[in-house]
Amino acid sequence: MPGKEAVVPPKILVITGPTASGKTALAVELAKLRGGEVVSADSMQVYRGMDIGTAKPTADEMQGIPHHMLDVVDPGENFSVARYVDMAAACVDDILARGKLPIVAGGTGLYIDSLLSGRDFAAFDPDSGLRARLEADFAAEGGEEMLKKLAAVDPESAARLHPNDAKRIIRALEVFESTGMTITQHNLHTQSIPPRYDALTITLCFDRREDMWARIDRRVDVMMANGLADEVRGLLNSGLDPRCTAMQAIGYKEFTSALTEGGDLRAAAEEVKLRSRQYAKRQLTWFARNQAAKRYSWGNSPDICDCLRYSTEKMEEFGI
RNA sequence: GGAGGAGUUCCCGAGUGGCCAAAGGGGGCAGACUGUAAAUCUGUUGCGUUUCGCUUCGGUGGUUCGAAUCCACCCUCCUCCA
Repeated sequence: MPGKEAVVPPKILVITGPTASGKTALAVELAKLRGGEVVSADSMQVYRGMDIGTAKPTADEMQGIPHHMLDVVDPGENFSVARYVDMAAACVDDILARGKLPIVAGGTGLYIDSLLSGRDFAAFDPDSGLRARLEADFAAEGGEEMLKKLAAVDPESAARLHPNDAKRIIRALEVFESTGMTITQHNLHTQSIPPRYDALTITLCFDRREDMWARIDRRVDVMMANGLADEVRGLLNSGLDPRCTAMQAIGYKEFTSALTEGGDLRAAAEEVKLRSRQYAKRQLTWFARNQAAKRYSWGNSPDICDCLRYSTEKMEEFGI
């Protein structure tokens, strides 16, 4: 075809799935097989010092495969999708430049989609105080009123949002006030950006919901045995603000309450299991939207060899 | 043995003659999601031929035009007295 050639996005591999579905192990095995490096796509494993509760891969589990995007910020820091995409894209590009296969592995759907799409985020200055002001307004005036304000400048997004959806209403107003462009216009623009990567996505899941729950329960028990409570205690003792984003992570939130309000740890662990199951369901809802993803479902007797066979077959078809 | 109290839809829990298939919360199920995303938000949750019908509020009878709500007896649990 004559004229300007479209830039072909590089091919990469993505391994995703709900929490405790075996992403880490599969990613490492495939990396060993194909000479790959792992780029984590996990919103909580980025934090240093949060290891047990985030099920961050141990040196043992990594088996010598380089892992990126783990321990890249302190828990007290402000992290976001935008920062993730910047940093992770740099890792992926570097891996590609070295002629190896980038394997993006993780369960944070927004991070993965944003990384792959090359999505552009509206400018945002966290120190401007704008968000704090909008949050205060929201608290004072309520959702209906804020939604009216939004409707005046951006009727499309106002129509889409529910009055209780404080975070999105605030963000929409924030984008408009700080850039002069509505979030609807911004989204339209970002959708026109060609994808940054051409990904083969393998989504792990389970034939039966109960099997997934059982895996989650078992994992939480292991976290307990590995000293999750002590990890949380250490974080709190280091002076970390318990309200920071990192401490909203499942496991950390519940143990913070138990530790500071004198709840019992057994009950906290049960709470963690419950919250994890609910989180896993939300992940499944997100992943279900990706029609192109190849799904591998663990059956009655999970067999990593079978999963590897499936994965390598799909990779061959895809050309990586 | 005696005196009280309680049994409600998956769970907790309101309801004390009609407006009750039964508030509210939890859980489940489903969905959304573009700089906090392991966060946040929404819908739904007895059955069915679904602007209507059927079966539910420990059990069985009864009162009433009408009962989860009133009465009788029975069963179970709790507290107190013996």
